[in-house]
Amino acid sequence: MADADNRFIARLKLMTPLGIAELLALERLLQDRREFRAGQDIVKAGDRPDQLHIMLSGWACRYKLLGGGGRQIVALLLPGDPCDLDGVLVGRQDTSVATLTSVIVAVVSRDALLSVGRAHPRLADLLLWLTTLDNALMSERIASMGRRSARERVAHLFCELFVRLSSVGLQTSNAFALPFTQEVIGDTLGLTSVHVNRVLQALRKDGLIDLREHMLTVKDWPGLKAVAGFDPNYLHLSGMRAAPTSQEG
Amino acid sequence: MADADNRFIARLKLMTPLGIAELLALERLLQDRREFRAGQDIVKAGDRPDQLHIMLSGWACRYKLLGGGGRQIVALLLPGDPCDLDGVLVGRQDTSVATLTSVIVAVVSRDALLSVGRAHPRLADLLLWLTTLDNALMSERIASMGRRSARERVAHLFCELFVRLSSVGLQTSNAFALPFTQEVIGDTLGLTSVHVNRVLQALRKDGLIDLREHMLTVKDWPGLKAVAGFDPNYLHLSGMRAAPTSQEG
DNA sequence: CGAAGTGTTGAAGGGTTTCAAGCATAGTGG
DNA sequence: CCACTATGCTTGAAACCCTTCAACACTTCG
Repeated sequence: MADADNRFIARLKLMTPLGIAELLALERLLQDRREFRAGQDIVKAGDRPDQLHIMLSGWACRYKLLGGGGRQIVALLLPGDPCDLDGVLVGRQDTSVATLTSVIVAVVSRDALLSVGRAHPRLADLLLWLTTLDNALMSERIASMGRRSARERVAHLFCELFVRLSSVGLQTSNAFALPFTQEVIGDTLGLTSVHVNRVLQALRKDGLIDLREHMLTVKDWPGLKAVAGFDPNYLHLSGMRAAPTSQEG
Repeated sequence: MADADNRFIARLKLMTPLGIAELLALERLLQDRREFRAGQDIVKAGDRPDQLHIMLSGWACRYKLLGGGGRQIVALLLPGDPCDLDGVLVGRQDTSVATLTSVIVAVVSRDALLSVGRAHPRLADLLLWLTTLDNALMSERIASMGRRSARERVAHLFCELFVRLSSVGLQTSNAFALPFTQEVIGDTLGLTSVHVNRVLQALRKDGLIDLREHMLTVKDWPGLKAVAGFDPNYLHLSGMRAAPTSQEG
């Protein structure tokens, strides 16, 4: 059970070099695992959580339910992402987390998390860093929803997912699986599933992507980036306080 | 001169009890101050900041500029709010910060910030907590922009500002100053200033608010909350959950 | 087989934007 | 004191993006 199969540890190592002691502490921390089927709630809004869940495989989303019955997805969660860090830190969960596929998570008690942070300051730094990264993703999402058209939003989401999947090593070719419905895309971007459908058709017709049976193929990466106005800087993939690396795709 | 005039320290004290040593360290940390006039940039996107700015008085906003020339305000900053915590922690600023009024900030070097965090774990916890709170605000903003109408968004923003101002002791009556233009409201909520204007008139006509010369009066608080679907839980004003590992005495 | 979920398409309607103009206020300089 | 300018608020009309409602095809699954 090295960290080869652990996207979370792999991701942290990308951010900052970790020593043996830190890696051992991490592996011990992540021992407990739990599996969920698709369409289940891992955490519910209003909970007072004392456990952190960390995605190891599968897809999930953090969401809010509004009074009118609408759902807004606040974040899409990939392997390596903490599900409910905010709720654990602040003591009260104000978003729910639902699985989109079958999912394996590591379950970490709040106390264990904090005491590991005390023992290994660099791991505590990473905790703060993960929260900050979440922040950056949400800032960009706000920018999308406020000032980008539906076409631009969808393109931007695909660009982001493509890069994020690549960054955790789940992406090699120009095609990847989007194992969820068009309604999920709509709930993520503040659109209806009907309009998402039309936008997807337009992007297909323009030769930018192909999306069939939950398989997304990026046929024209520069074109897609241009439509989206995508600049990957906000993903902060270059690591903690590292030099800027302009990735070209 | 102690922390009576310092909204940042006052706010932290609301969240968790602080000892004498911690308060002294905080005051020493916040000694350096700087003043900006209205309409200036405190930080610019792309900077590699080594200083944290903390709002002590006035209004500011964090924003992004999009390719098409549009501006999206990601957060409105009040006294007590850190301006650029994300950028300082992650090493690269991906939002700009602009003043909306004349502003006084405390300027804290990154190194001083981190070393104080090492010396006083509870202050480090508060840093993480502030980041998490920012996160919560942005989640709710995403929900607003994705699933609420313009009328609901404006009402929700006013509810949020009202409660936030109250929480830092800047709000006592049912009226408060909104020292910025309707375009700022639009850039915050993803609307045009023209439409914001029309929405404001409707809210006025319905007897919910009165807004004249940058002075907002809430005339029907229950009504405004109802329109907004406002639930203040996400602001986490009840304080920080006791952190077992950072209890001292 | 029937039911449920998802993708697709069409038509109509509405919320918001865009464009344009007019008005008020404050500041500036002659 | 009066143009003159700049900024922000207000209003109207037209256009547009997106939603809503509805229907149908297709697949999966009990």
